[in-house]
Parts: sequence; structure tokens; C-alpha cells
Amino acid sequence: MAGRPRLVDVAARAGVSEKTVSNFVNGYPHISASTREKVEAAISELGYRPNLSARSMGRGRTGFIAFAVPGLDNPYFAELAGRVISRAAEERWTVLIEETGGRKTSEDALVDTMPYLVDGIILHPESLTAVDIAERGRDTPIVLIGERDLARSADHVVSDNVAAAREITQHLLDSGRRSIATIGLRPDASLQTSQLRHWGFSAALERMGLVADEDLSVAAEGYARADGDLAMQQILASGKLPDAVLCFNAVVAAGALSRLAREGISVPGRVAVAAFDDIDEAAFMVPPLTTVAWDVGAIADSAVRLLAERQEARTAPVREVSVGYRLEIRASTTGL
Amino acid sequence: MAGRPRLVDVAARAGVSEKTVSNFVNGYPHISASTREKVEAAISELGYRPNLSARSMGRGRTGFIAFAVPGLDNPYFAELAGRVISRAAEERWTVLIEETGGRKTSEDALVDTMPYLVDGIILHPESLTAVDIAERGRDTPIVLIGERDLARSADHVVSDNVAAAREITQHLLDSGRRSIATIGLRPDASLQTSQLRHWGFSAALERMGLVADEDLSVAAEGYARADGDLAMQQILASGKLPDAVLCFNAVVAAGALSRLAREGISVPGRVAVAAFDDIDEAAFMVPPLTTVAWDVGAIADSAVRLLAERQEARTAPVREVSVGYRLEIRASTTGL
DNA sequence: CCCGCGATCTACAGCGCTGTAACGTTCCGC
DNA sequence: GCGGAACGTTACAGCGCTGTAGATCGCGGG
Repeated sequence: MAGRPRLVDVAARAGVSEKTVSNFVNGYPHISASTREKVEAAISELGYRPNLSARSMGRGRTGFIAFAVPGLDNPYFAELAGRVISRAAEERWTVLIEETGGRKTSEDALVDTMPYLVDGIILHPESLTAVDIAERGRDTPIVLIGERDLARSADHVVSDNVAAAREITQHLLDSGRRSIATIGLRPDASLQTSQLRHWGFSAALERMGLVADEDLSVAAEGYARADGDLAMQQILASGKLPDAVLCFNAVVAAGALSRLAREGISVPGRVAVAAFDDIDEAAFMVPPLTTVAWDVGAIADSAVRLLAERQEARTAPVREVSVGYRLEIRASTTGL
Repeated sequence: MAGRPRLVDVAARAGVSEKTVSNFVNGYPHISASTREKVEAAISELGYRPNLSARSMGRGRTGFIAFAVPGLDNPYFAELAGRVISRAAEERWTVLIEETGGRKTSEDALVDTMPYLVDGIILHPESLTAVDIAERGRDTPIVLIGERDLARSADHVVSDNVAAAREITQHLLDSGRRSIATIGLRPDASLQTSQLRHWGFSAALERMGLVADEDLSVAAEGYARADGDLAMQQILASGKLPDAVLCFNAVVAAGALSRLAREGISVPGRVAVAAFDDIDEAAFMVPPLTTVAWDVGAIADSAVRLLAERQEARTAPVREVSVGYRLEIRASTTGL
């Protein structure tokens, strides 16, 4: 018995069949007290631990799910990942975190590698590309997190970016701001999150009879703080200083705030700043940042639940769960 | 042939043996061009993908490694995780990210579950407890990230927290600060990172003939921004306002800076602030934060390399790799 | 023309576990 | 006291792949 003990070793030592040990390990209830004791003893004496690969094989399930997000460096996704992990643990799932980074190759690799490795995938797509791919890999259950429009044939957890954008823009308008810049619109693909947020933004303006100033819609290269910094710099350089800035994500907002501080421009005195995604950091920025706070607990919860239920009923009709948000009003848009 | 195609299906279609297909899939070089073609065709026609569980079983290796850190919500660990993931990919490893949260149960579960699931573990321990456990689970190769003293019988990537602390404290002293508070010392366990950093801090003071003021060493409950905020509040409430604050991690520093800003206390005019861990956020804080910047690239690189090499030589002597750091001096300690 | 060798490919026995089917027993309800 | 359900346990055939050992073939040297 070189190497680690196996089921058969435990069985021999306890004087029962392999399957009985297996039953014990898996919590099968109908085992007599005496057998239970013997098996328990044998396991601890031998230090037996089940081989998960073998278990996966026999069972046809792996006990893993994948959680695929653009990038962990964005705290929003890191926080969401944490929630998904703990929620999935309740379903006895181990979570594999995958970073797609929006790169096409990664997204391909994901769908190539994941089946046979995971029981399901929770995908937070960055663009439609990912969604298409995801829908192609129909073998493995997939839950999409994102906009209602994104979903075609997969379960999904939807959020209403347009409505949220409209509401936070309205908040800025309510506080008297009239010239509002935006940072983070990505023009390259349609139907993206930033696109939707921009629509909501425009809609709010239009309702007030205003029109979004093209020049004040600054794109950001990526989702890093440096991108927000640079974008803010561009706005300042343009000459027409807005009285508010709406950032399409909070990380970029951190960069923008940083730039404003270094330029000595008072927030919110001279410029108000608001953003999407209420990451932990937001409340501690200087000044604290007003955000759209998605209900991340509900997102993680719903996603895992949908996956678990799909596991039971593979052919059930596609389902959709909405999650809410609230405005987290802080000093970046209200203080004097 | 219901379900997904298997090796045997591909073999049948290509008119070769199972093993030949297996060889092809695994890059075995001695395969004739004609065979290669047939197999290739069969694979793509059938859309064959290997079953990783089965492969793990046959091979005795899983293709996974675990990267265990206290928590992903700390951007330092999130960033490090990203590096480890991409570096591990080069070794054809998939990384399982585990959050220990410092909870004993998680740490136990880790060592219980991981063997048979991963080929190795990279552990960034929070306390000695984790290290002890890790060393107990000698079946699976483990690489520790942390202090030299922590390591006993496992490969490790070491950083010199004491030296780093001494150096950044010296920087504060050099800029004329004399009353320095610290935030983040955790008194509960010995040999912890925060403990070591505090030693270095004290050492630097002593070299100048100064003594650390006990009252100005404020503990933090956890590693959240709110903890830093609260700690800073306590310092302010104590009545004796220091002229510098050294935070034992950058997240806590964010909270401290936030509090100072809200109280209208100028940084660095009235109080300088410095911290450990040069997370992306640090450069964009208001004001930008001076930090000890570990060479995270080297950390990830070394850890994965040690694990890979240990894989080849299980009985080789334990090895140790040092990684450096540099001071990232920013406005929080220098501006007017 | 035979031998040895490398290149190419195959047969087959596992890897460690679980599902299924089925066995003997005991426990009920009437 | 009997038929049937529930219980406790077992035997065994896979799950899909890989390692090992070995078969086959062509080729150059002797």
C-alpha cells in the first residue's frame, strides 16, 4: 500500500465492502452504527481522502463551476467573485475563476476547456462575442450575467443599465448640474454595458430638453484608474469644464477624482462626480463617491441558484432573474 | 454515440487505435503525416475534447494548482492572483483560487480537500497556523510566500518585511517626521506580517534614538478600508496628533486617508501617510500614496517556478528565493 | 540475406471511484 | 403469521484516459 490509501484499503481495514465506505463518505444515511464506527475509524487511522478526479469520473459531475469575468483587477469583479464562491460552496461547488480579459482567445479557450471540467459556467460577458461563444457551447449549462437584451437561449441574471443610468443622471440634474461629461464609453462594440449606460444618460438629458455634448463623451482605453485619469485630463484640456462627470465604472472614477484633486479642482464644489458599481473603495474615495450600487449579493445568489436548478432540469425553459440597484448618494455629488 | 465524443469514437472514425489518438492529442512526436491528418480530421469533425477528469486519473496529475490567499477583496491579493494565473498558464496549469480568510476552518478544509485535486499549492499564509497545517500536508508540494522565518520544510518565496519597514520609516524620519503612528498591527499571533513590519518600524526609530509611542500603535480589526478609517479616527480622538502615519497595508491606508480628508487635515502638510503594498489604487489616492512596492511579478514567477521544479524533483532540498521591493515615493509623504 | 534498431502503432490493464442491481434481513400492518 | 416495504450491504461493471509492453515494418550495415 504505497502512496495514499484508497477506498479499497479502508474497506479492507474496516472489514466491509468498498461501496459501503463510499456510501459513508458520501453521507448515505442507511448505515448501521457499528459499521459507521468501523469505517470512521479506518478512515482516520489511514488518513484516507477521496480522490476527486476519480469521483468526478464515476459520477459524471466534476463539482466545479467556472466563474468567468473580464478581470479580477477590477474590484467589482473581485467582490462579486467572493460572493459567488461562498454561495457556490453551499451547493458543494468549487469555483474556478477565469479571467477573459475581453480577449477573444481567452473566450475561445474558455468554452473549449471548460466542458468536461466544470458542471456549469457563470459568465459575465464583456461583449456580445463572449455571449455568442457561450451560446455555442450548449453542452455545459451557462448562466449569463448582464443585460436583458444579451440573453438569447441561456439562463440569465439581468440588470437594467439603462434605467440605472437614467436615474443617476437625473440625480445630477436634480442637483442643478447641466453640463455633464461621461467617461468610459467604448465605441467598438454595440450593446455593451457602457453603451447602454450612455443611452440611459442621454435619455435623462433629453427628458430635460438637453442634449449630450459629443465632445464631453470621453472614451477610456481600458478599465484602469490610469484610463480615468487620462480621460479627465482630456476633458480639462478641452477647455469646456463640465459641472459634472458620470463615469461608467468606479475604477475609472477613481482615476478621474485623482486627476481633479491634483489639478486643484473642487469636487463637488466645481464638478460633481458619479459612477457605476459600488465597490468598497467608493465610500472611501476623496470625496466619497456617489454610485449606482447593484445588489451584488442577489446577483451571485441568483446566478448560482439558476445553475443549480438547471443542473436538475436540463430541458426546462430558459429563465431570467432581475436584480435591483440603488443610488448610493455620497459627497462627490452633494456636499457644498 | 449519445453525449460527447470520446477517444474511442475518434479512433474508430480515423481508423486508428485509441492510443494513437491519445498520442496525437498529447503532442507525441512520432506520428506519420497521414495518420496525423486522419486523426486531426476526425477530431474536428466530431468536435472532440478530452475529458480532463479521466486524463487526471490516468496520468496521476490533475493539471491544477491552488493559490490560497487570505482574501481577494484585498486588491493586493487580487493583483497577485492575476500574475500567478498567467504565469501558471505557461506551465499548463489551471489555478484554483482559494480564500482562506484567515479562518481556521477554511485552512483545514484547504489541506483536506486540495490533495488529489491539485498538483501543488501556493500559500500566502496569514498566520503561523496556516503554515503549520501546510507543512502537515506534505503529500502535495507546497510553496509558501512570506517571511523567511515562516518557512521550515517547504519551498518558499521570501520577502524581508523588517528591512522594508525600516526603510520606509527612515524615509519618514528623513523628511523630518518625528511622531509616527502605525495602523494595522495585529497583536493576536506572533510572527505575523504586521508584527514584522512593526519591528522594522521600531528598529528604525531606535536607530535615531527615538521610541515608538505605544498609544500611537493602533490595531485594525481587519484589512478593510473601514478599519483604517476607524483607526485613524481613534488616533485623532486620542488628542496627540502625530506628524506621520505608517499603515501596514494599503487598503487600510485608503481608509485612513479618507478620514483625514473628511476631518480637513492636510496630507502631507500636517500628517504624512505611507503604507505597504503598492496596489494599483495607491497611485490614485488623494493624495497619491507612498508605499513599499513588492516585486509582485517576481513573487508570482518564483512561486510557480518553485512548484514546477518541485514537481520534477520531489526529494530535492528545500529552496528559498528572495524577492525585492522598492520605495514608491509619492505625494502623501513629500508634497508641501 | 540476416540482424539490430528506430519509427510507428496497437492491445490492454489499470487509475479510484460510483451507479445499478440484487441479495439477505428485519420491520410492519393486518 | 404472512406479504411487502424498508434497510444494510455487496458485487461488479464501467467512467475516459494513459502508461507499459510489445508487435510490425523499413532500412542500412555486415
